[in-house]
Amino acid sequence: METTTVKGAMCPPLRADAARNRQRIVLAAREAIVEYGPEVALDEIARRAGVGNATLYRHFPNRRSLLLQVLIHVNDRITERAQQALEAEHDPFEALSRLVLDSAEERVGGLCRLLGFGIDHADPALLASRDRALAVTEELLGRAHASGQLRPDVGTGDLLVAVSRLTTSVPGTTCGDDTVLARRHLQIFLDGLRTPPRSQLPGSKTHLADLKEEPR
Amino acid sequence: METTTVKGAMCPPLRADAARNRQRIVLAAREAIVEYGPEVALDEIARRAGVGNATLYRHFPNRRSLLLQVLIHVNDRITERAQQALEAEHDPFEALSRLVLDSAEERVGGLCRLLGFGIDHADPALLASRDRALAVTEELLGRAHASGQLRPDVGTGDLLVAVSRLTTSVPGTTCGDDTVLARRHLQIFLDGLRTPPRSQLPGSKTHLADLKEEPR
Amino acid sequence: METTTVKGAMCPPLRADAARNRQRIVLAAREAIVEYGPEVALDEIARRAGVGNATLYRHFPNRRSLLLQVLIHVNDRITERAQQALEAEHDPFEALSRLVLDSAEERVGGLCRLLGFGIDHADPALLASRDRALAVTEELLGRAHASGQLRPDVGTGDLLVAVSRLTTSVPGTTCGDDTVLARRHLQIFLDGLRTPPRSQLPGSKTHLADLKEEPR
Amino acid sequence: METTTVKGAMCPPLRADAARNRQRIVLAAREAIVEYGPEVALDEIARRAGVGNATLYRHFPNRRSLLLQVLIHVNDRITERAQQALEAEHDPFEALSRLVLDSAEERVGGLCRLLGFGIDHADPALLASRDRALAVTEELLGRAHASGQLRPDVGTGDLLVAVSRLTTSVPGTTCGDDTVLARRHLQIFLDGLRTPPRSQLPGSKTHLADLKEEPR
DNA sequence: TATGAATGAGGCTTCATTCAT
DNA sequence: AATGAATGAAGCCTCATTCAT
Repeated sequence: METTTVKGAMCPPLRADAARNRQRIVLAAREAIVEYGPEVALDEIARRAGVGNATLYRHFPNRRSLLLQVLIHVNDRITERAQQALEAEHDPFEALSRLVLDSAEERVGGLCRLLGFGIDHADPALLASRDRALAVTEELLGRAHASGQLRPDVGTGDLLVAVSRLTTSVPGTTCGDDTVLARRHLQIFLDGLRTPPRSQLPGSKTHLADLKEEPR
Repeated sequence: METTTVKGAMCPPLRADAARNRQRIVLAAREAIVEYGPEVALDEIARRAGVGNATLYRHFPNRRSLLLQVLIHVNDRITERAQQALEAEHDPFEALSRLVLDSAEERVGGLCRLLGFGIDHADPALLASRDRALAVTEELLGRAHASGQLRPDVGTGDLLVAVSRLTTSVPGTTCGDDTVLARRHLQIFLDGLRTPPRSQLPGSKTHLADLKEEPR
Repeated sequence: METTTVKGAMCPPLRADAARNRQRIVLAAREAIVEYGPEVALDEIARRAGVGNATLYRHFPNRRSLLLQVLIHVNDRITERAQQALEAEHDPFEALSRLVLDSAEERVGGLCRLLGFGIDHADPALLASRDRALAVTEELLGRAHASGQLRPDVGTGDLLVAVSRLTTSVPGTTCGDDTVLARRHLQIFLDGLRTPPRSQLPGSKTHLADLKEEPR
Repeated sequence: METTTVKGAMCPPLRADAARNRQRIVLAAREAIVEYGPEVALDEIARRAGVGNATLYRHFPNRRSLLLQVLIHVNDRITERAQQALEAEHDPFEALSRLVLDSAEERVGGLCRLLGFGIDHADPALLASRDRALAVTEELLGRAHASGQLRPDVGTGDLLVAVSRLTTSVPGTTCGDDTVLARRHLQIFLDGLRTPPRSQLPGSKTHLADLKEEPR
């Protein structure tokens, strides 16, 4: 076990420089994935992080485990953003909007796409991170529902997956205009989320935990 | 005659069996891309199409040219869907909705993602196909605008890119629920497109031709 | 059996257009080999000959048999050149020189190199062609020996292999200067062949038939 | 220090085992080229060198760069031979003869043939190696000219290209007799190089630097 | 007969992962 | 712990050869 969770340091608390390396690798991975997609060469990630490739493997025994950490990292960033939104905005729908629009900055090329790379959905650290994100997201959604501004037939799954897809970066294109476009779409989507609902949705309210992966 | 008509008569009109193979390859490619993403092994596509790998290369000298044809194929399917929607639905916004929701069936994993693979944006056949799609899409949008049901600050680029992203499939997940989820998001998005606008959008009305690819 | 030998037409005497195709293929092959080396793609040869690839295979069931015919063709050209030299030049060493220098025009990239491609050395047509070349070459050598101008310790093998090597073309380089260079070398070599011998040669007089190929 | 010295210290001085592997690959390449020609499969070279194919690619990113190193290696061997000849033989023409005859051992299948494979003629390391070879070869030629034993109308280009061609191996044939034959031809060629010249040469004195490659 | 199309085997190259320093 | 090097498996693509029109 090698991670340091929110609840406390695990096993061998990791030397200072090792921890720094680990963090640099995760950040480099996130950037490289945004730029080249989730299939970017691991050597490239190592190069960007300024470490040898073997160092990357010491920290993450394979690609899956690295992607897992990137996913956790992004989850945590979203959690932060959501908390800030909760604190900063008094109006519940405004807070929700802020989270959604802020997500365009996180540009991870779609959380969803990472799911397709064999990431272990049952990983405890991922579940913990997801729970944290869910808790605050549900709080946001709950308040917005309660305020009567958010249509009642949408759940966290609806929100997060849609946001993820609408902010998918296209590898090989420069992001400049892309971010603007994403923000336009997110705003339109937010408008569709407001009450009164202008349509009836097919299916039913979706929660994030409902997503599951099939083995190939 | 050497021109490419809408139906696709090529230079030397292509032997019957060869044309059949070519079509099978494009269809297999579309499915494989939806399932595994645009980096799926070409050998895998050939296997699915039931042809030898070299046959694939005879028709498409490289991945780019195959992806290009897939893109054209999907464009054409969308054009068909849009034409059907125009003819079948009297109400302009209903017609637009139909096109958008139908797109969930096309599941190409996001047209946008294909753009990142070196596809030649200046290819005449692609431009022709895009123009056909644009023409009918603009007709749909124009009528919806004229009917006063569609917010005035959105263009074809907004619509098509968002639809493309919202219907992105996640490689490695089975599509069952995915399609339902996509339909929910598309419906919410449509609701956000209705008048009166519930917000002001950042940036400006986007048209498809505005999208461009940057060399790496 | 499909060849037409000097002794007379074999089996089905070959339709006129078929014979013409066959000839064009051999010539195209010779040129392509000079330009790209003996491993040039057979499709390229067919293209140059202006026939479909399958036509090439109808005449020559595999690469080896085509190379064999090229070899025979070149042998025959050399035989012709040698006969012309015999007839045109009264001085025996002059006749020999003429043959040798003329060989620079044949530029087959070294007959020798073709031997390395699995050509059947026992092929009757090749042997016949070689015998014809040998007969006239030996006649030339014999006269030169008899005239006292040619050192006595060289045989046809020495002559032909050396000439072949000195006229090897380098694929990918333009031949312009190359031919001049080859002529310089051939002339120097001829000078070394004159009496009186300026050295004693290692090994012994070599005849063409001594060359043999080892299976890989 | 980042310069390349005669002995070859590279940028980061290369780990001991890596340097050994690199050397083994070059040697295996030389042998394989002699045996099968310059188009021999790189996998075959790796197999002979006793390394994995990817190791070969780590050291030489493509065939061209490997061939370049082989060329440099052979150049350097020739330089060594020439220096030994200079030191060991007092008679200038004897020294020249020794170099020429020794070249039969190097059996690279003709340096010239390598030139046709896209090797970068402007590569600094190659130029340096060529300069070293030229320096000592010109010294040899110069002394022989000065001694009055070498015909005045030949230059280093004449000598080295002819030697290269006369020592071309035929892929697929075993070298035993081949070497003897090559020595016979080299000796005859040397005899043609002596004074007094027995003929006038076409063209003019050629220097190695005059050789150039044309793009296809 | 002549041809365009199809094919499998094989070469080139990359990359995730493991090994040795 | 960190690194550069090594490796085999797998993908891309070509080409000699065979097939179907």
